[in-house]
Amino acid sequence: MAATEATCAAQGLQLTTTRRRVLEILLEEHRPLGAYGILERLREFGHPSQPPVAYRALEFLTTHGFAHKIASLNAYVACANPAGCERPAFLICTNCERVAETAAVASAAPGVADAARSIGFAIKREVVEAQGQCSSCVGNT
Amino acid sequence: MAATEATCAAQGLQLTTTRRRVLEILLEEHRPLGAYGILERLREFGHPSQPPVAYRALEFLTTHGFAHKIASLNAYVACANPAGCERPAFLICTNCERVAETAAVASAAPGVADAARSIGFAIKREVVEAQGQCSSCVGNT
DNA sequence: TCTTGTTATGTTATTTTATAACATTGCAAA
DNA sequence: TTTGCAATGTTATAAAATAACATAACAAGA
Repeated sequence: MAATEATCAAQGLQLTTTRRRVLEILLEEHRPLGAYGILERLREFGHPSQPPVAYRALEFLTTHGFAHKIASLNAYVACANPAGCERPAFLICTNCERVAETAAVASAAPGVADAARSIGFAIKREVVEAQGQCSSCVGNT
Repeated sequence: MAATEATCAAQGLQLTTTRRRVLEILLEEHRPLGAYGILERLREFGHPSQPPVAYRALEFLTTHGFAHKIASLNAYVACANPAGCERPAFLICTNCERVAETAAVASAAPGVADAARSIGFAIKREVVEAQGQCSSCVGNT
């Protein structure tokens, strides 16, 4: 949160009440939250809670790297490293639904980078979402 | 298509009319198609076209690896290599929306595998979707 | 001061994606 | 031949996302 505030101050970004509240909600949860889950939480705090409210805040947060969308879950998580987030990748536990964020070292998985080069495809961004079981859940299911 | 038929025969899977038709539709398209786009095509051919019809066929096709879901697009493509598809990864052109399928060599992107090991996370499946520009579109946008 | 441009918000309605639930059919094995 | 199972047909609804338009808040320039 402090890192996010610092970045916003440094870059002249407006961390408004709703945006801050949504980020706080994501930080409090330890698992990805859907936009409508976020809306529910906003409602509890008396915030306006029509869908665009959440989606706008999420767009701001994800655009600037303070939060990420998990495409395979249609859900959102706070960034684990807002100060220096690059090439985020996710480890999604299919049992407890918790998500760990890590950083991919290379710009593309081996094989994928080669394939891209060979057909002249220019990679801009890569979605890497591993699904499996976290240490607490291995063997449970 | 032939490969899919062979696999179904070998494994006792029922490639029924609707399932076959949906796969044909995906094969004809050269880009990912949403479930409702598929439904529209089915309708043109006089097939029943309620949402569950498409979703059931897609579930069958994706479960057995004859088609894939592109999570970051909420859309579906036919598998490019139904005979021996492993660790599919996708190169998605954000300009023309075409998708190339390739195979990731390792089970995880470098860094991700290490991170998983270090926290005891057991990776089962990995979603790798690179976004960028294909050779025809590089420089166009 | 005004007024203009910009950014953020509030709100209604709608679109797009996906699934729940339940009745029915067709077929093969007991 | 009836029992079980897999697939289908259909209605309804849930869940996720966006379009569209009105309003507010505020800073920069005339």
